[in-house]
Amino acid sequence: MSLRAIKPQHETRTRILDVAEELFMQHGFEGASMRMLTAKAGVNLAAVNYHFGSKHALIEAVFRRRLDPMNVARIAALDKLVAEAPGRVLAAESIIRAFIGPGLRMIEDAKGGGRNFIRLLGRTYTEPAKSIRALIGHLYAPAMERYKAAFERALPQMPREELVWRIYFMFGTLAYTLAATDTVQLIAGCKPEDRYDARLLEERLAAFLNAGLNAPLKSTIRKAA
Amino acid sequence: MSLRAIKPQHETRTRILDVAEELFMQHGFEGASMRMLTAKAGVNLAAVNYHFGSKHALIEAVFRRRLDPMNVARIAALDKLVAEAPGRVLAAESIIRAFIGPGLRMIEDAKGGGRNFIRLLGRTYTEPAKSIRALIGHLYAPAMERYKAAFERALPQMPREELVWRIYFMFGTLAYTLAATDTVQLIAGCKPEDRYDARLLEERLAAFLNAGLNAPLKSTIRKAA
DNA sequence: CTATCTTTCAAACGGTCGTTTGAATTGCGG
DNA sequence: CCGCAATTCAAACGACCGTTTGAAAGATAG
Repeated sequence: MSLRAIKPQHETRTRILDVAEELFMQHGFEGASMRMLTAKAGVNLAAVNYHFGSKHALIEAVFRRRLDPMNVARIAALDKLVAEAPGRVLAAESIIRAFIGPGLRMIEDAKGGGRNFIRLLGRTYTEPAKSIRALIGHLYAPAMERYKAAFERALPQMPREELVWRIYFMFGTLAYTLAATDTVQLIAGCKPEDRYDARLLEERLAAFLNAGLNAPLKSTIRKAA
Repeated sequence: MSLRAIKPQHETRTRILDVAEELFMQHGFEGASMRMLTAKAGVNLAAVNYHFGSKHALIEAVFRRRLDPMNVARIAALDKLVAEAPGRVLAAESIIRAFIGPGLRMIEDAKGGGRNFIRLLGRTYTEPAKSIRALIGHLYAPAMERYKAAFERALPQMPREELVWRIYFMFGTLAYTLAATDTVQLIAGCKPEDRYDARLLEERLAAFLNAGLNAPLKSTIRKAA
């Protein structure tokens, strides 16, 4: 009884969430209509409002479903680093890899909607609607705090303000890289499947970001900070 | 007669373009309706279709007005670098500064819509609508070609594929930095006006990007490329 | 002033949007 | 099998969308 009940429990909810993250990624939040969405999911038009309350609540649910576990994984990765080297100062590159790892691993999940979600997420950092940006910021905040503190401990000699900017730059590079679909082909003819080799992409990203984070401080920056 | 005629020539067109880039930035292309737009511009609802033909054509006009001169400036900056050091190999950092300069200078133009446009542009790299991304790609292509070739000449020892990725990363960092409005405040309490000190921002960006571009090549990357 | 072309205007067009409603259907404990 | 709750359904709601229309107003040249 309890075993059977688990299977199709909230099957409609799940189908809506899966289709929503795909269509939001493809057409944006306004561009993907509820009729489009419910038709593709094979559910009634009213199902979204019944199960989630409103379109906006559906958007929030789409993010929570993936983002909460992802940030838990990020914090766990950081905790593991600390546990492995108790009392030692962490290498900045290790922290970078701990942060980008969960996102990159999700991009390899093409069967489930992981890849869809990651691309959706990258797009949403620059979403015009304030309420959505605020939601993302709120969901990210706990992990962000931890990583910011970790970077400060790893690079004690760097002025705080400069460090904040460089974390910001790293964040942007990651978001953009994950979000982009075809912009890279503007620069060079790159086989699309290359973009999904997460291991290779992690190497490239870690090398680039680590060098940027540790860039030498020019006098103008040192003075301003 | 000819002198007088110049003043209000296409004044309606210009007012529409100015309001459009502000509202597109604030609400996105779908979120900013023609009624919103024409009301704020103080023109009749039909004016957009009369002067531009359609909403999509207006979007295209908004981009062409700023992007064409901006990319001309980028190519001119590169030409100037070559002219100043004939036959010499350019430093990668000079090329970076030549590229990001025109964009950063535009962000200081708060009175005119320059700042609005730059933020709109940053958002549009991850715009869901394909036709708009294609337009941007098309407008960028000539400058992109030139800079890609310049980087290849400046870093002959780097594998082409790795270089393409790093250019891509730089592009993302720039786009995201310009587009973001309040994400940086997620990381740290940063006075908003700091973001608009273009000179200081150029120093920070150039240092970060140059270090990332010249990051040491790991064996895994060298093998893959 | 008249004739001609450009620009502005109010009004309406057909369509799609997110949401609501109340009845029909389903699943399940008693 | 019945009764009750959860879910699904077709239909409709009012609001807003981008675009079109044909008349009014303005500018320009003869």
